[in-house]
Amino acid sequence: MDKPTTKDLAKAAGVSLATVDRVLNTRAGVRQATVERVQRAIREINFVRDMSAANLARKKEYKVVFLLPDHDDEFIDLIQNEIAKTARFLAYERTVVSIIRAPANDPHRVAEQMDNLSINEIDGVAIMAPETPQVRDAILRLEAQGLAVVAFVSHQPNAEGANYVGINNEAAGRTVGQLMARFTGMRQGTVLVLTETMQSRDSQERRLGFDTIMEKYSSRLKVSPSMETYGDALRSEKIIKMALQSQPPFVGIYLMNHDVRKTMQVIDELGIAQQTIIIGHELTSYTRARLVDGSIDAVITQDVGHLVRSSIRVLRAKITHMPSVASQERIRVEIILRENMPEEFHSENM
Amino acid sequence: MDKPTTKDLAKAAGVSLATVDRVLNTRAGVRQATVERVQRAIREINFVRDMSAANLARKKEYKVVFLLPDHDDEFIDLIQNEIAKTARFLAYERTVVSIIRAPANDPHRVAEQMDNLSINEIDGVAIMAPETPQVRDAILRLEAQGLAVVAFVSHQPNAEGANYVGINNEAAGRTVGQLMARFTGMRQGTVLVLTETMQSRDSQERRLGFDTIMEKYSSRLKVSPSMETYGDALRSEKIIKMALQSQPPFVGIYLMNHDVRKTMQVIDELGIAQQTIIIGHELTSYTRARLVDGSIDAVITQDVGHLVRSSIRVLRAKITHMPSVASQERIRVEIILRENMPEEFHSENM
DNA sequence: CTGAAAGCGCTAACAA
DNA sequence: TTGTTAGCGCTTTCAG
Repeated sequence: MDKPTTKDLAKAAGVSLATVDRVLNTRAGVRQATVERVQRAIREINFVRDMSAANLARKKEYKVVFLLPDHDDEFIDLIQNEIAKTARFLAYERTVVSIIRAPANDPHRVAEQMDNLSINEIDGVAIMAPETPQVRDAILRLEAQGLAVVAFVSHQPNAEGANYVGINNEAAGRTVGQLMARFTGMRQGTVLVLTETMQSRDSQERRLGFDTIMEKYSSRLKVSPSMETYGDALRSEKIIKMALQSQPPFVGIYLMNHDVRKTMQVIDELGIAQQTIIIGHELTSYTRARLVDGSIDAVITQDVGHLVRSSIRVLRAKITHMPSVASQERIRVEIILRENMPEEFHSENM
Repeated sequence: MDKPTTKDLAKAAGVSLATVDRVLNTRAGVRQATVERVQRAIREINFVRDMSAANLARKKEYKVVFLLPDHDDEFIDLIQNEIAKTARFLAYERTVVSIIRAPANDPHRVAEQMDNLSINEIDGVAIMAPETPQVRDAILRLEAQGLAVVAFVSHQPNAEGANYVGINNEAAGRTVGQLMARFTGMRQGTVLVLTETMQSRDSQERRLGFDTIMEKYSSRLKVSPSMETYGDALRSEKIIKMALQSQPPFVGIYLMNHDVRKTMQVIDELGIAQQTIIIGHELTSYTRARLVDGSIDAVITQDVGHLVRSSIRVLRAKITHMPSVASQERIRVEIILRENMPEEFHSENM
């Protein structure tokens, strides 16, 4: 017997194709009794909808946009690349994606950009922006208009509708803590924690997780307060130099934000990479090189390709009210050492 | 302007839909000149085929099968679960998957099972079996019949057509080596390497990678030859006890194969888990529990869900002669500590 | 070697 | 509230 189609379903339920369609798409204008009749028939004949046929008939393109910070760093570049790479294959799935940028540290501008979206014909948005009341409200507005929203990389815990696609930052911090403890061997000393800003929730969560683990090793390792560099090289330098002079000297550095370049330059100049365990976030071509030359010991990362594809899948599922495979959409906290570093890909096909 | 369709293409090339179709599917019976005319038109109007429409019209289900070893261990269970989980969502994509089992260590039986496939109507096969001449030949026979084949978890380097979907075992070994060196701190001693059998190419590759790294630490760590347990608890016990008596005592154990249960029992009985760094492979509910209680220090794993979905995508791409995203199909060597262990999923939807 | 026409499973006017 | 009908982009007989 062949897989049942809408026709079979219509016959089984004793209604027309149009009614079947209405029920399948939970459209209004069908008597409750009829709805139930169709639903029973669905179960009875074990009907599963052919979504590709549906999409074909709809002749609809799903339009999703990524709203990214407008400053450029390695990580954002990576994301953009990955979106571009994915976009090509999305043609097969009736999905077009675009990118817009907004100054991440100006919540009003971000919200403004988000509000602009509504007037265009967009079906879903992936938003990467620090959690703020403005952004949260803008998300709510988008959702009110029926747009699908996911929180991309940056959690938006107060906008419940927006699924978070990104790593568990506390777990990431714990992982760094454990590696730091292990990699420093039996050495005594302090561990320096550097970040661009502690304003962001992500940083706070990472710090929390990190401390949870470091506490267990407190007899051996002392942890510095989080030092904020504000993305400024001079400031980083000052902080590190100061830390170098303190007693006991530090044995490890946790680079908590993903823009490690400037800090690493300072570390280079001081020539302390070799005797210090340095752990950072995100696998970029820069951190790759640092893993290879040994100046960074480990990197905690999330698979950017996965991040992008997952966001799109979740958005599409939300838009079409379809279920998605939760386990497939969970982003892992990945540990990258020089030894398990995946090769960088340049060609996209096989 | 709308995305061009076959109709537009037919018009642009000055041929009929049928001819366009023949060219698109590289079917015989079209004059070379006509073929070229169509292909030029494809470029000119920038035509991209809508595969879902094609599939719909074909009314074809892609049938793929996983050929798995017929012994049961945690890892195989995991794979089966993941296949079952994935299967449900594959209905949307006109793909049905099934599983057949064969005694992995009997190449003739495996080959026999593979030959049986041909007579059924199967489009693609994912094969998990040690590399042997029999299996290699059977793969070649399948391919000769036009079946798509991927080597699943076990590399088949001599059957070139069969894409390998699995981790780079040498990199996995190197990663274990690095972790072993780091986690043992500054301690001196020997590291025991235990495996079910060194017959398998995978074990050999892991060992190779492991040694590459351990060599750098040879002043501190000595590595035992690979001890083969043949999956036998008594044998494991004997080996470990013997190793315990030797001088210097061992500081670490590398469990190279994925069936760690029996060995861990012996280790438990001897009560040596705490002072020993133990690293194994694959994240199963068993190794999870061991990570949590601290008796295993790290696990190297490949994402089984990824493994399964990737195999299916690659098979489908091969069957339909479509490109696939290489970077998406690369399986990572994942390091799992207690801190970055993903939660186990029981519900499949969201 | 090429074309015309019917149909894949579903949706969306338009009628009733 | 329900049904009829003409497609969506592509494939596939069956004629020519």
